[in-house]
Amino acid sequence: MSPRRAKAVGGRVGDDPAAALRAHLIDVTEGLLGGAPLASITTRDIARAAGVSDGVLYNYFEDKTALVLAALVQRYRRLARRFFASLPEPGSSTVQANLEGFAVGLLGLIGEAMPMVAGLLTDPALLHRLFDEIHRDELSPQYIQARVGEYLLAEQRLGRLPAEADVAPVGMLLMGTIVVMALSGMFAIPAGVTPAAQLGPTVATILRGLG
Amino acid sequence: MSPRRAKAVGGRVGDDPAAALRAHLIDVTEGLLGGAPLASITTRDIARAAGVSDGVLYNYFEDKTALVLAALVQRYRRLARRFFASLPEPGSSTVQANLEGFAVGLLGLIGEAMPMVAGLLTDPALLHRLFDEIHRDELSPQYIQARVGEYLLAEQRLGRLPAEADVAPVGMLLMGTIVVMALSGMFAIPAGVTPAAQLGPTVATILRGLG
Amino acid sequence: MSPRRAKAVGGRVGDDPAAALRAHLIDVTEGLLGGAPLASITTRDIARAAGVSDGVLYNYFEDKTALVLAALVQRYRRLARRFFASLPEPGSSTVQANLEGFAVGLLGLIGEAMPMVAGLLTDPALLHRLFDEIHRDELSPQYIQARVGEYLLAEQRLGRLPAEADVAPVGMLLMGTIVVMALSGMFAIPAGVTPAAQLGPTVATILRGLG
Amino acid sequence: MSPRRAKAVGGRVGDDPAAALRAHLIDVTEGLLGGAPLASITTRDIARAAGVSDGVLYNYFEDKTALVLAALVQRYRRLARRFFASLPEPGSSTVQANLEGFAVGLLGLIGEAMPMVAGLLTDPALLHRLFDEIHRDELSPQYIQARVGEYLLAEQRLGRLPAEADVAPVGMLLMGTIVVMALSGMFAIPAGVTPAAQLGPTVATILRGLG
DNA sequence: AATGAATGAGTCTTCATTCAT
DNA sequence: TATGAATGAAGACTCATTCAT
Repeated sequence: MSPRRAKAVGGRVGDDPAAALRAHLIDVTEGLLGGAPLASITTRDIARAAGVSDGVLYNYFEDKTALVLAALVQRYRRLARRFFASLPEPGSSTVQANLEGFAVGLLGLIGEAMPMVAGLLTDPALLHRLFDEIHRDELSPQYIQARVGEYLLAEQRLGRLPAEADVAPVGMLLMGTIVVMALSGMFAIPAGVTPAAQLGPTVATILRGLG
Repeated sequence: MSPRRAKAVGGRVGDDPAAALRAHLIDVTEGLLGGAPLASITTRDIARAAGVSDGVLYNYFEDKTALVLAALVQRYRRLARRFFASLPEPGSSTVQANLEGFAVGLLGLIGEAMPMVAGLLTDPALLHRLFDEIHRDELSPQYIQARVGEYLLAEQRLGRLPAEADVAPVGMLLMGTIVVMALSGMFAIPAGVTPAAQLGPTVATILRGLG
Repeated sequence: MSPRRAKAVGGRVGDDPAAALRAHLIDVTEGLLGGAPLASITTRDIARAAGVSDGVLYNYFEDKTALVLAALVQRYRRLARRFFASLPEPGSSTVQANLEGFAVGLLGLIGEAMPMVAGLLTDPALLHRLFDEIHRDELSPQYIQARVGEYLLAEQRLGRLPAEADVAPVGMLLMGTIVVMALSGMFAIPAGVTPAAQLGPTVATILRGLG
Repeated sequence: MSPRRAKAVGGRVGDDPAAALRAHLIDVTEGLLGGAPLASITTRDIARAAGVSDGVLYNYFEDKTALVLAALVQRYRRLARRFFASLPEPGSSTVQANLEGFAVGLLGLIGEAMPMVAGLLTDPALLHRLFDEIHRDELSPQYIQARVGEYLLAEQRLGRLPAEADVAPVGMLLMGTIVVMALSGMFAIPAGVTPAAQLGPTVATILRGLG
């Protein structure tokens, strides 16, 4: 009664096998995306890596683009969720340490999301669709920057930051610092100084800037 | 009878005609690179735009990659030179205004260099070669960051900045701010606030952070 | 428990359910054949339209070709039967009117059968099989042509046509006229004159030719 | 200075070699079109048959469709020209013989053009383009039918046909007869009588119909 | 017997690179 | 040395057919 199931998704009994293969394809694509630039990944590569025949892809996705998009979104969501799960609690530890923690988490997020997004610049249509998808939910980059602001306001309310401090630019300063570090990492720039080492003084400077 | 010279580079008598055609090809490629993503530019496009036959390219460059690389380097150098030419003089104006000027110049540089570099992430080998090339000379991003430091040290010497200020992180903070602005621009993110408008307060915060 | 019956043919209790599904598939295919060129109809289209799964087809037919063939034969038979049901009675009305009626009926038959057959020229093997099938019974085009002859002989016997008239070519003349009209219609040729309008004079000419 | 020439078109020195290969491709395609249904001819088949690599086609034609179209037009033109070259002179021989000659020529034209056109019904867009092309010039089917009328009027003027004869329907009658014969031939119908044998009586009937 | 997902050969098309002239 | 046509290896995608369930 039930049709054949793809060999590659033998396990996971009890689940919807169709959904399982769909998910498998996305997972595999996500994996490939981590290892090679999008443009160099062929539908065949994906099928091979998924242990599945060339055509299956089209049983689950409109297009190669649709599959890739799904994989990109999934990857971004995974990274963003990890980041949000590691955010500091206002009032805990010190503001400096928290911001550094913030920054470290962000570095993880950006450092991994950046290459993925950057490789997409080749394909503006896909890039646009990805952003539409990402901005739909609470994980967008804008939201991240906003969260830094929220955190600082909370600290302000707790009296750990001067009431008159202008909190607004910090999000961008922090984000910018991280992005630059991430880029440095990406381009394997033989930096004289490890990015992470610069983090402490930089955050300190920012904090001092707040008053 | 001397061998035929490509029609497209008739002029420039006295110069080495071979070098002239080589330069012409680079110029044309650089131009195309500004208008379309690298992946979508074919060798034929380049030849057409250069008013030259499909094959010449291979008389002057190992392959398409080598030509593109040359064009990218040239473009970067042009942008970087423009930036360095517009740097503020220590002691002139105010430090805040100078840093803002710095930032504006940097935004121009990054804003134009970024898409070019980003589109390259498709091709890690090429990217690597580009960086090798760029880092060889005095125009590298690292050097730019260093220049901010030099400028600030000069201002410190002139007494316009406190002697005990930690000048080191400013380069990265400034660079990061600019990069984030440039990225926002690239991704056409409908920012509530124009990047440029945020520049003043951000620089102010940084300066305050210096003490 | 008896094996499952395809959902799509739930009704028709008492009939052989297998035969019912077979017939259903043929009906559905016949319907699709009327709306789109054969080459653009996929087995999946057929299955979908029949409300049945992709694979059933192969339980009742050797392959796609066999199903399509069955559908084509059925369609032709339906058209031919309709045509034969509308034939004029010798002695009734006038010979001219009767031949025109003949022609109108034929135009209906050919006009609908032609596109179907023509689309088949893509697949000579199928075409051949179709003709084998059609010629097996009393509905073949030859037979149609013969019927015109029979009708005219009957009229001759009734004295409504001269005894010495050569009746033989009329079938072909009539058939040919109709076919040309049908083709003109198919190719949407912007004829100056409506085909139907030419029918009267043409038939008149033919009749005059009979003496 | 001149680029490589395709091996397949070695000869024809002095001609434009590019045009030669273009023509060669059309010729080859025309040939294939005669032997197999359009749908089953692949670009690779064409390339192989032309003794040329897979990609050349796209150096000379927008599309597979464009090449096929060119081949179809060429084939039709060739046939039509042959037909027009063999038309009878009014006043020569006898009217009956001339019409028979007309018919024989037409049979050649239709008999070869029909399969080609019919196979096109699969691809309405291509069919349309073909008709646009064909109707542009003096070789269209409409024109052919008109020529029969012209011929008969000329014979009327010469007094070899009664002045009161209604000449109009003859074009269609003749064309129709031929088309039916051609179709019979195409479908390899095991006719009891050879089509050609029926031609004489049929033409006689038509002529008698003229009075 | 029905299901419908998996299969994979085959299609058209692009484009960097070569090479006879 | 310039030319530009020829080359042919890929790539994305379709769809008739099979077959485990």
